[in-house]
This record gives sequence, structure tokens and C-alpha cells, in this order.
Amino acid sequence: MNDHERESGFTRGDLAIATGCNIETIRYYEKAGLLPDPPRTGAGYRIYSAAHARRLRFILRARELGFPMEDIRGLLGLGDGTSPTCAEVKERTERHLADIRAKIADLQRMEAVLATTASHCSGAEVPECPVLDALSGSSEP
Amino acid sequence: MNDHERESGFTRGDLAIATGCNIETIRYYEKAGLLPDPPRTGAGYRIYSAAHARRLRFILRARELGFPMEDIRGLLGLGDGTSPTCAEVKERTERHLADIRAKIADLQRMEAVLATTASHCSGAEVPECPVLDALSGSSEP
DNA sequence: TGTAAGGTCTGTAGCAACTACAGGCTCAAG
DNA sequence: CTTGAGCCTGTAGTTGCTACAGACCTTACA
Repeated sequence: MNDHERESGFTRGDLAIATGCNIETIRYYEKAGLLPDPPRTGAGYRIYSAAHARRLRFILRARELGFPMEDIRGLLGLGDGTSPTCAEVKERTERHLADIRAKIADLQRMEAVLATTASHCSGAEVPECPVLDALSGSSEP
Repeated sequence: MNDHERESGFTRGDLAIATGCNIETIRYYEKAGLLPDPPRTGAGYRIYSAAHARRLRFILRARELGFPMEDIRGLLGLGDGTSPTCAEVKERTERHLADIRAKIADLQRMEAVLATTASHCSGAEVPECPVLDALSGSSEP
């Protein structure tokens, strides 16, 4: 790679460091269509711009908030090629919010069961255990 | 399958219906070593007993509570062949509980961010959107 | 007895969302 | 000029299933 080829561009490693993203994940997002195919040097090395970095940071933030990739595609306007309206984004966000709340409720139900069951444990070095009994369904005949 | 062969046994389909488990999942648990290999008829059909049904119900309950399969293996004493002591079960349960609580905390953080962000949405048919702005990092320079 | 419908058998591929190699180039520094 | 680091590709593994395809077996009914 010479100076002309790489002027003002990131390599994949640079981009990974700049964004904190795993280097392989970048390639994965490209294949998944979230990140546009970057130009290449003569030797085939990817050259990323600041725009790519912005896009990747957007994706990473959305993923941190738990948006599935399909949703991110929508937020990026990759479905129909037009960027989504505020209404569309809001709808997607609220559906996602509902999913998250459902997951929280699920986990809280699990938590409640496990916390009560575990609290009955003697913690002794014996094979009898109230947790196993609960799982074995002795409570439901 | 004749009367002699199937006396007092479930087929895989029977077991699926009796436990509410997907029929393919039963085969999966067998391959994963959670469910013991059942005896077979001359034609190769699996024959399950009430003990298999109890074991499967145990597994399904543990999965509902979010225990990963590795943990279930431990709870079933499939690691070293001896059934675990109450202390071991308690430890595993509490580690799992901690995982669940961490997941809840994660999701609650997501929920908070999404709820506030979405509440700023006009819901209008315009391309400007505070959710997208937040994801684009305009808030973090 | 024949046959059609349903069950079961195996292996394999797919889902999400990555992550981690192997084997081969290429690039930069000493 | 060599050495080590970085990049390239494709592919396989992760977790916990689910869903086929194509072959075989069983059961019910005529």
C-alpha cells in the first residue's frame, strides 16, 4: 500500500481500534449489508473513511441498545433505500421497547423463582436439595 | 412395532405430547447428552419410560428458568457421574441468579434510554428523528 | 391383501450475531 | 532482505433449538 492509495483512509484494524469493534465483526457487518463495501487498494485492502466510522458507531450504539440487525437495517433506510421518517423510527423503537420489557418481565419471573428456591438451600454437603426438588416437580403432582 | 415391543413405553411423539416438548428437541437433548439414549424396537424406534418423561420435565423446567444446558448437565450429575450436593446446586443456582440479575440490569438500562429517546419523537412523517440523532452520537462529541 | 396416511428414522441446514481460526498475501521497519 | 505484523478469503464454531428431505415402518381401512 503506498501513500497515494491510503491517503486519509483507515484500514480495517484502524477502524476496529477507533470504534472499539471487533475486527472480524466489521467484515461481518459488511457481508450482512449494514456497512457499505469500502473501496480497496490495489492489493485488495479495505479503505475506510470517516463516514464508514460514523456508520459503524451508529450500528454499534443501536446494537448496545439491543436493536436486532433487521431493525438497524430499517433505521439506516436500507430496506427501501429511503431514510425512514420519524414516525417509522418511533414505531420500531416502541416495538423494540415492548420486546425489552417482555424480556425483563421474563427474567424477573425467573429471578423470583430462583431466589426463593435457592434461599431454602441449606448449602450443606448433602445430596438432598430443595432446588432439585423444585425442578423435579414434586411441587406439581 | 408389536405389542410385546412397545409394552408400557412411549414413542417419541407420545413423549412430546406428554411433556409439551417439541419432538425434535427430544432428539436434540439426547444428542446433547441430557436425555439418556432410550432402548429401541427392532425397527429402531425409541421407547421411552416414565423415568425419561420425568427427566425431560426436569430439563424443561430448568430451561424455563434460564439455566444453560451446561448447568443442567451439572444439576443432573452428568459431569462426574455423581449427583451434586446441595451446596453445589446452590452455588450454580446463585451464579445463574447473578447472570439473570445482570441481564435484567442491562435491559433496564436499554429500556431507560429507549423510553426517554422515543418520548422525544414527534411521530411525524418527517425524516428528522431524535432517536436517530441519539444513535448518530450527536450527543457525544 | 393392498394401500394410503401417518409416524418415525437419519442427517443436515438454518436462525441470531458474532468470533476465531487456517493458509496465503502484503506491507513496513531494521 | 528478512522478519513480524497486518490484512485477505473462506469456513467452522458458539447456544438452543427448529425444520426440513428422503427413507423406512406401522396402522387403519377396504
